[in-house]
Amino acid sequence: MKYIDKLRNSGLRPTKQRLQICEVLFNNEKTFHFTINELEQKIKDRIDTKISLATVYNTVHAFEKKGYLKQIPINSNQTYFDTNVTDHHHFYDLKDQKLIDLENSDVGPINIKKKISGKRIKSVEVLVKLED
Amino acid sequence: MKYIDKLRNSGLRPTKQRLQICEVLFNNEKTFHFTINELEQKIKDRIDTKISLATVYNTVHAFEKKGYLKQIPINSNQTYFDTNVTDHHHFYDLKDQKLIDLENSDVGPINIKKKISGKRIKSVEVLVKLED
DNA sequence: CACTTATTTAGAACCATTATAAACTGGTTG
DNA sequence: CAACCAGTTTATAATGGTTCTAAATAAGTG
Ligand SMILES: [Mn+2]
Ligand SMILES: [Mn+2]
Ligand SMILES: [Zn+2]
Ligand SMILES: [Zn+2]
Repeated sequence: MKYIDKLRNSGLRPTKQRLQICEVLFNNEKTFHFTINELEQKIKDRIDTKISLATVYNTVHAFEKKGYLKQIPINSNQTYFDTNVTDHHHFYDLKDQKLIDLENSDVGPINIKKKISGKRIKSVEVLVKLED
Repeated sequence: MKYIDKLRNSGLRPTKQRLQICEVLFNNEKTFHFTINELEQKIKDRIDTKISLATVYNTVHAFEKKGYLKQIPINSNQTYFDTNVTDHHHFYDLKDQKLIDLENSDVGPINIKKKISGKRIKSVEVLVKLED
């Protein structure tokens, strides 16, 4: 199976439920952004199964820890995740509450001049808020 | 009083409690970042009064709406606010969970090349995550 | 003062997320 | 095969930040 490596590498056994979550997360033409609730809905639609919320949270968090999913920093009551784990940025449409990818090439190179001693830069993320 | 304009302009009458919140928020040498809980603690320390949580939330949100405070987009279980309302960016120290200002001059100019038709850019915010 | 409207407050409600603990699974071993 | 076992799933409860509510209080007006 194609998802077994991802699961094993994340410290998870390839169970039926986890493989179904992988199916919804990774078997797509395009990457996408989601909240846990939206993912739960997608699972219900795509697979004809209900997977408990705890399992969804656990799996998503394990993938995030290993870098197979990214969390998107945004002010919302729900946490947003991204299946696009390349370095990239986001538009956030304030009215529709929708995220849109901004490729690195859509944003000029970002050069952080300030240094904090003893700390390394782990990531640089740009959020561009949009209004009408 | 020096805060009456800010309050009136935010649609709020200058009451004792609100003036005390202003004192803590705006009567400082430096700007700072805070969560609602941290602000509540600061109020208890600085003024010898307890102001109800509902009043703190209401006042902070009214100021944020008018641009006297900013929300900082970050993944945390609590909302972070900033008394620095100029255009600027942030380091986020993942270990200490502390925010550090990055002035616009500390970050090269950011040129967003992609356009979304019918939408205007409201803000561009950079979050730089730091690890040890 | 009498009257009206805004504000404050404690506590309840809300809800995303996390924790718990009992039932289940599938492999391993004697 | 049966007993065992560690990991997993699940329903449900607990947590905690935020928002709502409704009663008490304060402030503004004539
Ligand atoms: Mn999380
Ligand atoms: Mn808010
Ligand atoms: Zn994305
Ligand atoms: Zn700041």
